[in-house]
Order: sequence, then structure tokens, then C-alpha cells
Amino acid sequence: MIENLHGNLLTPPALLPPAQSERASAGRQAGPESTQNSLLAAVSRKEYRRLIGMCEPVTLTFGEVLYEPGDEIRHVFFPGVALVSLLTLVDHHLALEVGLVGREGMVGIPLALGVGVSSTRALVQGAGVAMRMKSAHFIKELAQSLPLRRAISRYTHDLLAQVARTAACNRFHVVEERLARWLLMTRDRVQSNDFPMTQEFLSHMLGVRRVGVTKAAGELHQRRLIEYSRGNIRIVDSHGLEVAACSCYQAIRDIS
Amino acid sequence: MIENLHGNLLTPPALLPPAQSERASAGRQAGPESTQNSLLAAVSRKEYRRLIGMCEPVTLTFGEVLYEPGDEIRHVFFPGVALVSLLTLVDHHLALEVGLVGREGMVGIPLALGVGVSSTRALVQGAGVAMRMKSAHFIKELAQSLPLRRAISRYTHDLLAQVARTAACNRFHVVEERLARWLLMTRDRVQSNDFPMTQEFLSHMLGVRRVGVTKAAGELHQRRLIEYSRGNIRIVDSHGLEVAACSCYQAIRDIS
DNA sequence: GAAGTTCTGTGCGGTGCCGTACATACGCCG
DNA sequence: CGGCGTATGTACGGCACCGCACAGAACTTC
Repeated sequence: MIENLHGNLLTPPALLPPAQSERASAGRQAGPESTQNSLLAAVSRKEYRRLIGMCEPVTLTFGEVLYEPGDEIRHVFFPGVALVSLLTLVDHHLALEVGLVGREGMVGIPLALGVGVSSTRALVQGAGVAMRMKSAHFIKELAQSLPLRRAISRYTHDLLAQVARTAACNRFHVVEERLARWLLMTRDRVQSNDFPMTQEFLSHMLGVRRVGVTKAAGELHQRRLIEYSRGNIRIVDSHGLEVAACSCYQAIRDIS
Repeated sequence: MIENLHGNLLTPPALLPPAQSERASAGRQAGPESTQNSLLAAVSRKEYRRLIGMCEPVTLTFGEVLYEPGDEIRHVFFPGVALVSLLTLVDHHLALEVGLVGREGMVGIPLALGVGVSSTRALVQGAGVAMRMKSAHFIKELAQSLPLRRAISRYTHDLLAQVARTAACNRFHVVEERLARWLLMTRDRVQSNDFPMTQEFLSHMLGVRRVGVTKAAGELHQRRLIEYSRGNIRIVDSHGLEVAACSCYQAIRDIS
């Protein structure tokens, strides 16, 4: 059902020039390895090279599903400039996003906690690059590397806090505030003010009707905060959007 | 504010006779150690004795706050037959429960993830007993015991899944369903169909107005599923209540 | 038993979102 | 350029819950 909601969005989003990630990876191998995921970056250069050696770079395409709930976790993913949503599915309802993973994190946290099955859907929501590692390798590396364990533990905590905050946000805040927050969080992770996104897709992230998104987006547009047309959204007043967003934007940012 | 909402509930709840926990702890020391927390029970008898030796038994009283958001975590708690709610606080809103910890878990998970500060409020919601361990000791023990790490990792995963599910539940399900679920989950953990609970208190757990709880509880009462009066609730038709609850009751139970 | 406190029940207007249905606009492709 | 599929906009009744206010009921204290 959700898989074909965004047929025309499979084109990659307009990414910023790679200035930032280039800088961050200075002194390491160039090429696809320069995705510079923060968790991989937390280990020594020697370990980093070994880890990278066990990874293969993959392109994450918009709408791709990495795991469904109940799926065995075969690989973990370390996103570079890319964005993966964690969604819970409940009964007949729309999917609901409970977490957002970018270069600061990893997809496949259950594996780090000794559980080989995903309880959420992991959906690529901002196309880009990631490093992928086989689960068996990941488990072995994790056992051997204390710095990696530390980084991932810390990230697990941040994810838990993010999910907890999102739970409250979904309960208390109106669609318009949540939409604004979501756009800002997405921008931060794909590093662009302009990305492909349909209202239908958004309705699945926010857990509301598509019409609810239309209304909220229309309001934000009238306030000259965003522009959009047919599967594309652009943030035009970033600061104004922060004012329009609920406090959860700052709160989640402050966690990590 | 919330601290004095339940002044007359400080009396301990009517607990079941300790038959179950007695049985579970057969062969180990009698006395306060028989709280039999599942995580502590996951290690060998020798390790168990050492762990217990570093703990002190404490009585958790109704309404007691173990941590506030931002508090340094000085102790971790392993509940026995007791119940601790994890709540997120957002702006001026009512508190909202995002997780429930009983004997199957531990309060203070951030510490196991390398973070010394709580991001949620931990509120005693079912009086009872727990084992308390100083944070420094806990960190040391954790580093030394692989079985303990395994058990706690696994529990962290379950908590994460519970919080994620709760997020969706708060978004999609009506108060009556959520109330029914909450009562069932509480019963499972305090092991009694009868426990002290005011509607005001419940409104903080569910994140709705007290009046909303009154209405939902009245409905459940009319359907002969529960009885209640002035700070006490009794489940009279456990099976009927499961039907009235949303699917999240089963879902969260199935996680662990 | 009287007074005070806490808990529970009811009423009222308002609103944000729901489910559904249909109308319009845009872009792709033959 | 015209048709088709998809994205977006508008409309309408309904409902769950909101915020507020107040009334009654039960327990506590003196």
C-alpha cells in the first residue's frame, strides 16, 4: 500500500555540495567511504578502516523499506547524508513515525541489544548513501570494539529519548506544529532546504489524514515559511519555521 | 503539582499474598531479597548473591518520584512486586506515560547506556518493594558480568519497543481503550485486581483531562468490567477488559 | 457532628481531526 | 497537444476531547 505512494519521487533529492562531509572525512579514504556516519567516526582510524572494510556502500532510494516489523535483521545501516524513518504499524491505522535516523545514528539498533528482529518498519525517507554491514560482522565487531559499543550505547539512549518525546508530541501537539518540526528535522539530516515530499507521504509520517497535511501545509505556505508543488517542498524561512514548530524540535536536538 | 494529587493513596495497595514471589525465590535467601526481579534473576546464583549484596531493599511508596527529567541518576532500581511509570513532560501539558516498569525490568536504563541523567520522570505508581543499587556499583557490575549485560540489553530493547508502541497508541486509540489497557498492564505487574488509583492520577498517565477518565471509567463500570470508589479500582471482569482494551495490550505483552 | 478536603459526576460551548466524497491542477507521455 | 495518472484543494457532518465551571459525595480532622 505505502510502497507505491510516491512513484514519481524516486528521483534523488537535490543534495547540498558535499563540503561538510568532505571536511569531516579529511585524512580518510575518499570515495564512497566519505559518507562519514558519526558512529563509525567515533572509533580510532585503525578500527575505522577495519569497519569500513566490512561495509559495502549502498544507495538508499526514496521509499525503500529496509525492514518490516518482524523481519530478521540481516544488515545494519550507517547512513551518511540520508534519512530513514522508523514507523510503528498499529491495526488498520496509518503508519506513524516514532524515530528519525540520519548520519548521527544507525538503523538496526535491536541487533546491538541482542535482538535479531525489527519491531518497526524502517523506511528510506531521504534518498542518499549509507554503509551497510552484515549482521554477523556487526555483532563480532561490536564485541571487539569498546569505542564502538560506547558510541552505539550512547546513540541507543538518544533514540530512546527521541521516541519518548515523539510519543508525547503525537499526543499533545497539533498537526501544523508537528509538520513544521518534521520539516526542520528532515532538513537537518538531508542538509538541504529543498527535498521531494508528497502530502500523502507526510500523512503517513504524522499519522493523520492527507487532508490534514494539506491544511497545515497551506497554512505554513500562507505564512511564507515554506513553498511546495507536486511532490517537492522547500523551506524558505527556516527561522520562522522554528517558531511555528513545537518545542519538540529543540528538545530532540538538545538530546544529542 | 503532581506530588500531592493522591494524598490519601499513600497507604500501600492490597497486594496478593506473596505466594508467587516466594515460590520464585525458592532456594535463595529469604527476606527482603525475595523481591525477585527478573533481571537480577538472570545471572548465576553466585553472581546473584554478589549483586544482592550491593543492593539495599527499599520500599517504594505511592507517588514517590525516583527521578525528574534532568536529574542525575544516583541509583538504579530493580522492582519486585511494584510498578514505576516513566513519564515525559512537555511544556504545560499533563504528564504522559511512555513506559511501565515492573519486576521484568529496571529503572535507570540510561545509566546502562552510558548516560548519567534521566530524560523522563520515574514515578512510583504501584507501591511495593525494590532493590536499589548505587550507580557506581552498577556500572562496575555491568562491566564485569556478561549475563547481566545480556539481560539488560534485552530489556532495553523491550523498553524501546514498548515506548514506540505507546507512542502510536497515544495517537490512535480513544481514552476508554487506553484506560482498559493501562488497568490490565498495571494488574499484571502489581499482581492484584484491586489497587489504589484516583482518576486524577490516571489522567496524568493517559495525558487527558480528569473528566475524560471519569467518562471512560463510567463506561467500563456500566459494562461490569471494573468497579471503583474514591481512590480504589478493582477489575471484576478481566477477560471482558481485555476485549475492551486496544490491541496494544497484547502487542506489548508479546514483546517480552 | 461540623468543617474542611479530596474525589467523582455533569454541563456547555469550542475545536481539531475524522471519514468520505468530489473538484481542480499539474506533469508525463503518447 | 490531448489524455491520463497523480498531487493537491475544498466541502460536510460527526465525534472525541478540550477548557472551564460547578455540584454532589465520601472520607478526614477536630
